[in-house]
Amino acid sequence: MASPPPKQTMKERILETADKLFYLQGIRAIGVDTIAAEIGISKRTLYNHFPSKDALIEAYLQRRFVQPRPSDKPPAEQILATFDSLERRFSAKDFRGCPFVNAVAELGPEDEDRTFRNIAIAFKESRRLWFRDLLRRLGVADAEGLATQLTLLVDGSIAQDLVRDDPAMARAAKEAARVLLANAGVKVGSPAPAGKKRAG
Amino acid sequence: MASPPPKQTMKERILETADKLFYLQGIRAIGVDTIAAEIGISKRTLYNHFPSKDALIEAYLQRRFVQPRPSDKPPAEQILATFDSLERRFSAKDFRGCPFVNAVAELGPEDEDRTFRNIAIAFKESRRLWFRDLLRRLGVADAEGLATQLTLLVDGSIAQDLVRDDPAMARAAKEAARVLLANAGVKVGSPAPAGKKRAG
DNA sequence: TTTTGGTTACACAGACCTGTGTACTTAGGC
DNA sequence: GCCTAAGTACACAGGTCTGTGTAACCAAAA
Repeated sequence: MASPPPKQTMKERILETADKLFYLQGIRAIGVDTIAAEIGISKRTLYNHFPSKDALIEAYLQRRFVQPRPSDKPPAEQILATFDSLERRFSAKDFRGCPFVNAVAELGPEDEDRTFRNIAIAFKESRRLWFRDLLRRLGVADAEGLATQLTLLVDGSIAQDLVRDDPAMARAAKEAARVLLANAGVKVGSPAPAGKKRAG
Repeated sequence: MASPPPKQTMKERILETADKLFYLQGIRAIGVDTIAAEIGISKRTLYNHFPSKDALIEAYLQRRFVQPRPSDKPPAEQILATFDSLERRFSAKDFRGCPFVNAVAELGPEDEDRTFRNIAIAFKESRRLWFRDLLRRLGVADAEGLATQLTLLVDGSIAQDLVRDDPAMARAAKEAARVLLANAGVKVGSPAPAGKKRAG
């Protein structure tokens, strides 16, 4: 009643399934047979839509490259909300780190033409620029530098959560971000609940 | 003249070579044949020293698990020197990220008994405790929390450098660490040279 | 000299991988 | 009814991987 019949194209079905399996299980760990079997199509069909596994991997990474939607909230709130969003994702049981970092870790040395790595770089840079522009709107002097530092907190908490599986890493990153923002002259509310840390 | 004859045991030779190849090329990308060939021994000999590739991987990770040596320098300097050391490692062309994070990214889903991941967790925690104890000596109130935040900066800069190959990530992390330390009441010198950033 | 322990050369099993070739089926548009 | 496009079933080539089995070799110790 709500949505029109999906009419999802075959290519999109393949990509969606490849995304799930590549991300959760690892790119090298998943063969094209597995992807085809999961959808219930023949391997031949998959290869009719993607000329090689590498092409599929590239499409997978491109698909993961989504820009944050513009928001009306004040910039400082947007920045801090990033870490709340991270904490939510960390708490989901299907979180397995940053797909771009994982891809570089898995495939880096044999990605000789840097196809995958360039996508990863573009993604990291786009997030840095997103931070930077928000910081500029806040009148921060060294918006470039602070933006870089914020991305370190984001990626640091992701790496730590990947290993430790502890969503509190996102909260720790948020606290640190608050300090860095305040130090740059941004007015920012204090940590929400008055309770101690180590709630979980 | 200086060193006595190495008499390096065969097991150690295997481990050393496995370390180099696993780290630089990736664990899944390197087969036991490749390791044996690199040393110039037969695959049989390798399997006489390690019952399986998994055992070799585990020994590789254990070997990477080294504690920082105790130092006489003041705690704050030790903490900041961590990032200088990182910057040096980033600048070496054979730096390929954190071996523990990479191992979890590569092998996480099939490491069902968590052998590899537990080593990674132990390593991350040991570094966090190292930070924490230094912070306690500095009289920092929330040494636990700040130590966690510092590990985020370390791992964040490692992940960013892995992707971007930009040693400046270590300097950015150091700047952020300085702000966090100052905010916790630690007296800390200002950034060394008076120049602007973006030196490279 | 004989024994012993580590090593070598080499084949092989069994599994998995990417990618292709081919002939068959099925559904829609004309 | 007929044609086309998409998908299917299935085999297979050629490569990789882990791990084992076996017989020969070699050096040092007894």
